[in-house]
Amino acid sequence: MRPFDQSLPMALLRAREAVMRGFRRLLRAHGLNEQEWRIMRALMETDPLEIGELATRVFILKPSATRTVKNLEAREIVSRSRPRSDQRRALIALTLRGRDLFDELAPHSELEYTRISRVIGADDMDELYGLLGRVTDALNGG
Amino acid sequence: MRPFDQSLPMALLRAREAVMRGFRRLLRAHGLNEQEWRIMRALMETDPLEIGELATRVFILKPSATRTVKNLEAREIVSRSRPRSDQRRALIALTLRGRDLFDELAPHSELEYTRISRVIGADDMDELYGLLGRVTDALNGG
DNA sequence: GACAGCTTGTTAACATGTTAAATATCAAGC
DNA sequence: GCTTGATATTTAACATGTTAACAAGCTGTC
Repeated sequence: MRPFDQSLPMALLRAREAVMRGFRRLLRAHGLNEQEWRIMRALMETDPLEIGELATRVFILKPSATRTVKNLEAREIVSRSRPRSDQRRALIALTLRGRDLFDELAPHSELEYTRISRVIGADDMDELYGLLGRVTDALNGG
Repeated sequence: MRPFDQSLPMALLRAREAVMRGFRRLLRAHGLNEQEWRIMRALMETDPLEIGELATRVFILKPSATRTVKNLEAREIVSRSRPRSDQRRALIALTLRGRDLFDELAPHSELEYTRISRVIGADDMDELYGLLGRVTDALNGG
């Protein structure tokens, strides 16, 4: 049987941890975890967003999204509203405070990204993106 | 700021989920989760193994390893012993039952692996392994 | 051989992931 | 307009990850 080091899931997990280490340190310094930052980024791109759609985009299950959004709400980083047209839905948006926090963190995040690109090398970085995209699409029946 | 689809941690996470989907279905059919299977594989390679060394190899933190090993022990898939020379240590080994379960699952796992290789293509598969290894090593200060 | 400090593993407390069931609203058909 | 079924979200219960503290055994030094 294939030895451990040649297990694709393990290789992906280790690579992700290696990449995340710097980011996590950065986020924690600003009182955020990984999921909260993903949600903030998604909302920065499109805002407001239904919580279900938000969960899909940030690749978190809906119950986790509910819980994480509740935490962000308590810290007044996001706000929630129910549209009149459909009272089942929950629309999430960044507050002003949330946007400020994003603006504060974003440059640090970009810097860390640049550092990673330098360490890995631009060619491998591009190659890796391409490969991951192709592999994911292929496996998801693309 | 970089859009979501170009976030390396997200790309790695999605790729891993895509790869794992088939495996998880397979493992669950045999009553195992991902971590339990990783532990069994590691023990199949080297057996017995101290629980700390085991945790390192399968990329699980020690408290989780303690818990997972306890579960495997309860199902008599692994056994535990304390060497006389150092009573702090806990040596974990597969039981006969554990080896049987492994032998039952391994061919299915290999088959799934073959399926994935076919879907992805051998070239991309090799390329991906190489890249992930290089990236991980580079980021971990290699 | 007693003490201090190190190592190994566990426990405890809390955070997050996951699954199933519950709640609330909407929409369609009668 | 009532009922049935579908949809969106939440809650609940449990599994796993994570951090810090704890317990027990070892090791070297005096």
